[in-house]
Amino acid sequence: MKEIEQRLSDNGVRPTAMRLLIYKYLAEKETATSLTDIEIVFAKAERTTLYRTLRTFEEKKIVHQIDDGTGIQKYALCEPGCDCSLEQDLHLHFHCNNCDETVCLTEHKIPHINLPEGYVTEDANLVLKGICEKCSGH
Amino acid sequence: MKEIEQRLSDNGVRPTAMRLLIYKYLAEKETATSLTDIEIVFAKAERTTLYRTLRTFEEKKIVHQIDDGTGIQKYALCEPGCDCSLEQDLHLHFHCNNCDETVCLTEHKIPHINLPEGYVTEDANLVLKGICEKCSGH
DNA sequence: TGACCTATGCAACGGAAGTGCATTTAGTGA
DNA sequence: TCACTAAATGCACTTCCGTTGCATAGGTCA
Repeated sequence: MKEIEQRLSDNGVRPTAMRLLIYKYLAEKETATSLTDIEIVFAKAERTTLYRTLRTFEEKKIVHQIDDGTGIQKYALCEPGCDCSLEQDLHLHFHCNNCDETVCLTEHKIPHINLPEGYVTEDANLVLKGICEKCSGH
Repeated sequence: MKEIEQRLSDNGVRPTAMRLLIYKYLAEKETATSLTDIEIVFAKAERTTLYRTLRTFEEKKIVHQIDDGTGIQKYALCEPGCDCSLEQDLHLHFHCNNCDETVCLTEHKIPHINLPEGYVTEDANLVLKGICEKCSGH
């Protein structure tokens, strides 16, 4: 818990009890997390608090937001030292059509694409959809 | 208008007046279209009708749905002969952060990615975000 | 013409994101 | 230690968009 406290402080986020718990939950989870997921786990807490916690984490680069095409915003912890706003740190995400979970594939960066003149790329999102390793049985 | 009628019939969609108008609108528009966009243009028509028309078009492969990360579903006409459910026909989309429009870059297919064993890819979505050619002034 | 199926219109629901404001909590300095 | 201040939390709403159920209109074919 001490390390988490440190991590939050380092990123300019006051380490409150709630925030530590949410961080811990995200750290233990292997898949991307929606607000609703967290809401269910921390049923006692206020929706808004959880919502704002995630937003704060995102602003302070502790988590990155994931758009996996389900229409529901998901979040996952950033790797230490990763700056998800930089093109070279953009990795792809995999959404399983079977278990409905989304995972970060941080090893797989989004390939650079050459666009016609005039287009300036600032950000990119690549989501692959299919069956994940757990569901395919490998 | 005759060609549109033919196009709809060929795809198993009854060419009603409403549908012809919507198709025409989509054909003349260069950017991806949301339900709300259409709703504004066809103010006299019912939201639900427009909604269901788009869904029908999508089912019958007349349009493809686009998830550009704005959280709002967009649609664009499929190229004739294109089957957007096939991996080789998947193209990328570009969303302009300035004018907020999304365009299909049908020339640019999504590169194939080799995933770890166990992952089975069925679908993919790649969205680049930045400034489009119109907004960048080139 | 009459039966039938499909398209359209109307009304309402539900999930998720987001906001305004009051209240509590936790740091800061005298 | 106490008071002050700012940030975090809790509560009540709102809005936006997608979606569905059911009644009605309209087109098609026997």
